[in-house]
Amino acid sequence: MKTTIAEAGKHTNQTVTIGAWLANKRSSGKIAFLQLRDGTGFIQGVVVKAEVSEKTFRLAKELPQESSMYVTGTITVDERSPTGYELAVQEIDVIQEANDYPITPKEHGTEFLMDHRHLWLRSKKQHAIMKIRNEIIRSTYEFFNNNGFVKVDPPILTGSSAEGTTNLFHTKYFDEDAYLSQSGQLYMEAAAMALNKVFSFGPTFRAEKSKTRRHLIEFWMIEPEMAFMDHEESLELQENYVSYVVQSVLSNCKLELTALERDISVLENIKAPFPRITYDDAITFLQKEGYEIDWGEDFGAPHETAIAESYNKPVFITNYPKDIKAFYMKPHPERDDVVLCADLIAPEGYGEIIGGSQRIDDEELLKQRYDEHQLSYDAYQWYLDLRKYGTVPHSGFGLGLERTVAWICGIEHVRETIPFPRLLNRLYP
RNA sequence: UCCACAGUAGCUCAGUGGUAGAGCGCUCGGCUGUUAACCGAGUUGUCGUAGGUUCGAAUCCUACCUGUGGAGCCA
Repeated sequence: MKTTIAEAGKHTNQTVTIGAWLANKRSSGKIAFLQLRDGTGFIQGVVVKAEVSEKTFRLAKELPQESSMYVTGTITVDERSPTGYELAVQEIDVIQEANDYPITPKEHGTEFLMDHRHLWLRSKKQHAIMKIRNEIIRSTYEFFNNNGFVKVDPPILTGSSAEGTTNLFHTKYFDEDAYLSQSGQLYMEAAAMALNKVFSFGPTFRAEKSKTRRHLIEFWMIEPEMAFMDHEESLELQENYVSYVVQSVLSNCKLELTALERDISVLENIKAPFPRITYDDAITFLQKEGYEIDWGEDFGAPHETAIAESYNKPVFITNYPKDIKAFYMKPHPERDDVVLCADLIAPEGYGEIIGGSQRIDDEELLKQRYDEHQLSYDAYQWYLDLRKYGTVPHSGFGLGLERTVAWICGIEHVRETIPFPRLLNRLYP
């Protein structure tokens, strides 16, 4: 019977056939241990010389790393196995003998591994990261579907930028200029006016010369937008959403978190509500800590880390100065110099994972912002229309998937959280 | 774009002015419970590129290329 390693536990003491690759092996004169992987998991195949044909034992001793095969054997329960099961091998049917696999079980540098990213994905740690990434995506869809959201897909090719500040990837749209999307937000606002609560999940492109552990040129964002929802309600939604995702990973990815040696107690604590600190208080706090920063300046990575280290949960920093935030954010009702917005900073120095705000819903104020930011009325007339025809209070936010994966997995650099990262100096593989 | 560091065997690195090295991988042999298995033998070089200093350069100097970490910007 054909099965997979993930299903092995349902077939104890049965003879099964598994299509697998040889991740590693160890052998002595009369016994061989095959570290087998099939993409669903890892299992050790035990080949005893006295119990198999001469040919099978010779294969077990000699097959090179990453050779592909069908292995037939009996699933046994064994305390010595990390997964609880082993495969007592009876027969090996080789599909291909793989010679000179570049990634050996020893150490490798980042450049070498990234050049071999197409093969690196097979390794245990990378496999675990991809499974957790998938669980974050899966639980995101589940959370928003359970809460009455409709998934809407904004365009990727756009005629103009949302915020005008960051560098966009330029391309051609037949004879016209076009740009790759850096945010679907403005379109999601239009969608919220049609469908009430909506969310998007798609790629985002930033032609920034950023070269840090938190930056990718191409990354994925989840962007919810909610009609009739104010800033405070949006914050509650955000903390409930992040908590839901973390708890889903804890429930469904135990083996993967173990493979990554993640400190689970830190994640177990991630439950709503999350602490909040205003921008004003954050500046005061940083100045007390000895940082040279004045009111009106944006935070750098060291500042964010210093604030995050004061908490063991993600922390919202709210009400930033108007001048350092996007044009569409609604001013604070009692203060004209700050806006109703919040960034969610992950613990352990992973930085900002969410940026969100209540949006301006007044047509005249938005026009004023267009003038201040020199935005084109031609290109953004449709966005003004949303305020002209039945405007409502609405809020939304964007969550960066890769930073969230990096934080939950506890890995240093976002480049390992996406299958094929696009980095400043890397477009291949 | 700026700052710092690095580039030596297939991989990870040592060598800092005087014969190019180690571990891993790979090849051969040994080993009945291995966990990056272990033990023995063998194998591996345009020292990033170009120029310069020197009797002599992997080593010192200059430029460039590539990479890494960070800054700015942001998710």
